[in-house]
Amino acid sequence: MPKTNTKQKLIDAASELIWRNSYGSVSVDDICKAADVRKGSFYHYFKSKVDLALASMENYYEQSKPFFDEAFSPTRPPLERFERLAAIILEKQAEARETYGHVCGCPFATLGSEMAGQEEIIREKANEIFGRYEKYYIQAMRELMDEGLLDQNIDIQTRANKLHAFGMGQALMGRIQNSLEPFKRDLIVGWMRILDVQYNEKERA
Amino acid sequence: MPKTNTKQKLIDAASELIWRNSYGSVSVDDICKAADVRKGSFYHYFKSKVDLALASMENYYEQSKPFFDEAFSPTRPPLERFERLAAIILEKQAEARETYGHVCGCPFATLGSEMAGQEEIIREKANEIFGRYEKYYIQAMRELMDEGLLDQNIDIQTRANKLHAFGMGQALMGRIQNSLEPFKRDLIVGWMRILDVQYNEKERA
DNA sequence: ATAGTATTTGACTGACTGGTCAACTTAATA
DNA sequence: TATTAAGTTGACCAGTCAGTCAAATACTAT
Repeated sequence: MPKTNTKQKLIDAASELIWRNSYGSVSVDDICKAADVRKGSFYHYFKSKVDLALASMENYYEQSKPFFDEAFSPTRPPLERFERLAAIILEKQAEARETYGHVCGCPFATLGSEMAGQEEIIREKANEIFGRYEKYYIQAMRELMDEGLLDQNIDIQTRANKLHAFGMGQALMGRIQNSLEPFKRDLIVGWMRILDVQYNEKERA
Repeated sequence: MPKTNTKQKLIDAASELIWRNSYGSVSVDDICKAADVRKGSFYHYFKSKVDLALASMENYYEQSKPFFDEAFSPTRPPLERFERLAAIILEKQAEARETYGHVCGCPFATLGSEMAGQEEIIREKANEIFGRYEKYYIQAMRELMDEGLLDQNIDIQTRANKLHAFGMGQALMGRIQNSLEPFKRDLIVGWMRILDVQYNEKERA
């Protein structure tokens, strides 16, 4: 039980600012100002700006986790889990657009891509978190196999990589097009095509 | 015919530095130093750092164009064009890793994603260039349809969006994983699955 | 109350930021 | 040779950068 919420205020402010803008364009002063915290306190809780960025990433993940857990609940048929996830992502992106004025995409992708060439530790963190998300896909695919809906001979990890890469690609396109379109029909339809399962919901695109 | 190559030296230096690192982490001074050009000359040719970034993007595109033209030559069967493009991309990424020490991904994706929230003009430029690349996919798909290899009822533009998003996703993963793996089998196999054509070359993944 | 610890503050550093500018050199033209 | 324009230079700006630190304050346990 923390005595104060200064640390969390800094993490929240940084998460927001970095997701909207970028790591490089947000200064420690900006973050402190947004969090209404003085510079000295920043360096009491974090040893560097990079250190705070790492904490922000973990914070993003923890905020997203309940939604993944709900979407991929064992009570839900595996294919529907992907549909549910796509719906949640669309909703979150729409919220961000409303709040921040533009579509923000995936924070791990944006930050990870920006910093990959300079801060190995951020690149690794993004990579590691991506691995956590892939576990959801893997579990769902296992169940699809058990139900005979998915070819038994495929390599599940490789297939999960593709599902994830496609999702990240759509998130990237959402940010760069400043549009929610990639999150609408494209995301779920693409996932189904990569999974290589029958998917006749509504139309084919 | 320009009298000097100062402008191009600046563009080349900026392209390299920004691709390896990021827009935010590269200063005008860094670029000038790398190009062996003084600051005043920089602002003789470019009205701002953003202006140079835009010129760099156009430069990236022009460098890539001959490779796309070759891969998507009408003399090549349409499906093979994708295979050829995947091979070229792998080769270029391997070169970059050798030269710069790490996998760099797609310059438009990295720069576009980083700056999307701050510099509308860079976001738009990335978006516009993406549109140019999609034309290659669209043309190839038209021919696939003519040859009866692709379902006639699909929306080609939507399908091209998905192909492109998947490619960008793999490029992003390459950068974040600092690995060439996403460019190897995953890229072409994923494209074929999204296209929804028969593709039995070697194994299924 | 007191001692000790955790937290907060804001002034400070020195390097660096993107950008400006007036003076200078070079090359082409008339 | 004189004129003009294009290109180049390096000093210079005001502001910002990430990070430091000693002192002040608040909290906790005795």
